[in-house]
Amino acid sequence: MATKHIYDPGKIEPAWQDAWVAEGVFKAVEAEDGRPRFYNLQMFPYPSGDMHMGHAEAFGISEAIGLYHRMKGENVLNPIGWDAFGLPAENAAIKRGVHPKEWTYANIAQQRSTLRRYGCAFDWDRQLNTCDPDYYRWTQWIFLQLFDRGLAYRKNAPANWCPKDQTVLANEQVIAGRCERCGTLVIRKDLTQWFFKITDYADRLLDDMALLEDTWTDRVLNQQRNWIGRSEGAEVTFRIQETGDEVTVFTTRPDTLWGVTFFVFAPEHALVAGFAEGGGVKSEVDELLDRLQRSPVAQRGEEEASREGIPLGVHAVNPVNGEAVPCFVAPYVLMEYGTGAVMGVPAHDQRDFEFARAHDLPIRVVIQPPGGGRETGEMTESYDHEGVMVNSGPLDGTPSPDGIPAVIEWLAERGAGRAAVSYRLRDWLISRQRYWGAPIPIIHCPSCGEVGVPEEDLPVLLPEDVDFSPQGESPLASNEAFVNVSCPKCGGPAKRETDTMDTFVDSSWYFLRFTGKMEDRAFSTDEVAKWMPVTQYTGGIEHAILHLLYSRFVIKVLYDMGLVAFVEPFTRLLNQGMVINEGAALSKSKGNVVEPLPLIERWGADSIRTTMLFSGPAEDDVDWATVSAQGAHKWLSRVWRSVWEAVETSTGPGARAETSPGHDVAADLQRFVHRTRKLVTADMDRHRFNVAISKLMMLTNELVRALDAGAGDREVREAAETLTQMIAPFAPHMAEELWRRALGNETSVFRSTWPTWNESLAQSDEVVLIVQVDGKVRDRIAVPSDTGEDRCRELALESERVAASIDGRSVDRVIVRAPKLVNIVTMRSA
RNA sequence: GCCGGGAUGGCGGAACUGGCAGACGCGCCGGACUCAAAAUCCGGUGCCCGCAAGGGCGUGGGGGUUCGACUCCCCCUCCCGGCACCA
Repeated sequence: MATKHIYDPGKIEPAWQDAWVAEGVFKAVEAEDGRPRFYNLQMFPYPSGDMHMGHAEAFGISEAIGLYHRMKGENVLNPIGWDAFGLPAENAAIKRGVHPKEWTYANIAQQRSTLRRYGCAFDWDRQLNTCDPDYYRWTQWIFLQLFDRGLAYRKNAPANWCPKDQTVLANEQVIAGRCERCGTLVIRKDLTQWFFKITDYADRLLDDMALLEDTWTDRVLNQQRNWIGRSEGAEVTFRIQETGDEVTVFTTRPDTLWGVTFFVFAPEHALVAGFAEGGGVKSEVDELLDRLQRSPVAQRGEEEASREGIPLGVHAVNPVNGEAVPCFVAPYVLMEYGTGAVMGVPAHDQRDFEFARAHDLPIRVVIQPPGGGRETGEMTESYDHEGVMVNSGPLDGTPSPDGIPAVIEWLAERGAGRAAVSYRLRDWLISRQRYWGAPIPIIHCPSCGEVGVPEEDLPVLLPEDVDFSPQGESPLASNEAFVNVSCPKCGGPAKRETDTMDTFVDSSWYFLRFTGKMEDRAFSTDEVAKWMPVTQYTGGIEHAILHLLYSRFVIKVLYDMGLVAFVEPFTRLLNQGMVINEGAALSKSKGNVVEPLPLIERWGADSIRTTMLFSGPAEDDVDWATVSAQGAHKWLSRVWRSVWEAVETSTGPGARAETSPGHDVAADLQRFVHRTRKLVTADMDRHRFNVAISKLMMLTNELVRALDAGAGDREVREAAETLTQMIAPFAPHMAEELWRRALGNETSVFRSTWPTWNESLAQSDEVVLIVQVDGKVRDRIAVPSDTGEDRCRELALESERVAASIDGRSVDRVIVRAPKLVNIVTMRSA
């Protein structure tokens, strides 16, 4: 009996992992073979150590999707690679005294081995690694394509600077104004940096989200929308009375233009220095600028929150009414947004209101709230909403929403303004003063300027012999052999760019290269056309605005170049939840870290995968403290025993067991099997793996029950086969072992066809008729599933329980939804 | 403040297009096996009243639509996420 087959995942799992590779079971097929293609991608891991629980969750999900589609007869591309450049490698290298390269490759080897032990169905031949010259050569090529199109440029800009680590930090590395590594207050420092002009694509990034509306979550789309931060309004040009300079402001409320009573410049605005000098306030303004420069980013917010301001002694002339209003410089106006100058409308903007109060400036109401008048003297806050325009010359009486286009038209006719759009999104700062990244392929020539490295000279190899300890400038600058070159254009002496690229550049195109590795190109246009866009992308929500926005941008650039034929790289997106423990993120300091490898060794990869997927919806966090690997293991052991037992009891034409008259156990089992096939398939399509598993648990229970009742023969075997195939996306090793060893198939379960169902068998032949009285369930009657309306009504009214419940009241009406429900409405409730 | 998403037993979560709320599992309780434990197996388990049969209540709160609402509409509370002197 079954006891002779011991379920030992530690034995069967590694054996099948080897067999799958040897048999090439999970290799994608390049040639057309009639099967639809399915590009199943999981955000490639960063090799900062061994595989962690987050990977176990994310890969568990993408594996289930990929394996399911493979069994559905699709040609699945399921690749793996390594996002291998980046700061953690440098930090570890500095800390341990090993080279970043050595540390990175060791981690890759470890992570690969653990992922393999997890049984991942990768096409291992397509592995790529972003720190290989073979790869970053093409990252550099992508940079050059953007450079050639004016989309990569260099400018001086303020950056986050950690005074202790002597390095710039990406925005995402600044937590509450402090360096995420050492906790030092970050300051702003002006540096010349390379940027990608993502702002040119802001509208397309926004508009093309319409294509993703049904396949990406609202959460991610909302995050991207907020990040891009498009706002519509107008640009209005004011003239400085004393100097004749023209200054443009951006406003979303041109309808409030008649309410302007002052004008404010950001401290860094180009015109401020000159006005300050002329107005005799140079020292005050210099002091303010200096203070802001030196303020840590966290404290600058406080300076900005103040309502301090310095009058410049000049006046701005309002184009709509010719009024000259005083100009100020104040830290509450930011140089980074809009034009770095704003018109002050204290009656209708809270910040302007507070500034006017602090500097004793007039407040003029020009929008009347719907409720009626408002006396200036009583105002304790501004009115920032819609209303009717007043004190606004020709537009008096106009509802303010209509006033906006009217004012814009008025301004445009007089050349004093136009409709304009402003974005929160800034250009993507891609240069890093760090060692472990792809060198930016630019040569600085004294006579030719910035010259791209010719394509045939790529890659610009990252030299290995470099002192990469933090010293405030790019480590590559210290390597003279690297720096000094001759200009590719004029041949004169020139110097290489020493910054490296942000790792998000590496990951913005890797999915293209997975489709087919090319020696002489970044990617094969043919293979990309076959596989892209990615059918299903799985990854963490933390990349909602970083990686996912950058990739969308790069693809649009490649589309414009005619290299790809689609505008969105990822058709469907699934953001899996995090793995937490006792409500908190796994962290060493909290002491709640869980490691996957020991768990895999204890319970088996199949049990860990099943645990992850059964815990709840894929998008939700998994709290390891509330799930049970043992529970999953218990179920799988039950599957194991029941399938073996089914095989051993169904070899001959067994007797069909009858437990009670009219209940044929074998026939019931067959119906259950077909119903399960139908329901589980629907759950798989919806990615409701927890629900799919629960239904497979029920099938297991039915099978065990049928075996206990002595049902033999074909139905039992059919149930065992169905169970084996349908657990395959979650427990691939057990499925393979049972499919081949127990059920005796010669080829992989992953080459078998996902079970289909007979619709009439999937329907129950008997249903429970619910009988309600006034909406409350009073009886349940088993009826044949083809029972008609009249019969249902008849049965319901015959019920004794129903009669007791009606209790003599007269029946108002009877609602029948045959064969499932009858609701008897009595006069009382009507 | 603006935008997006949520709230169902002790816990994770089910419930198709408005039709049996709590599937499945965890935990817990009881039992079997065992010298004992682990493992395994069987039974019970929303809350309240009741020996029971049975009854009442119940999907964050309040209203509404409907024969019927976890599901649809309005208002509110709380939680999570994004953006935020963004002009």
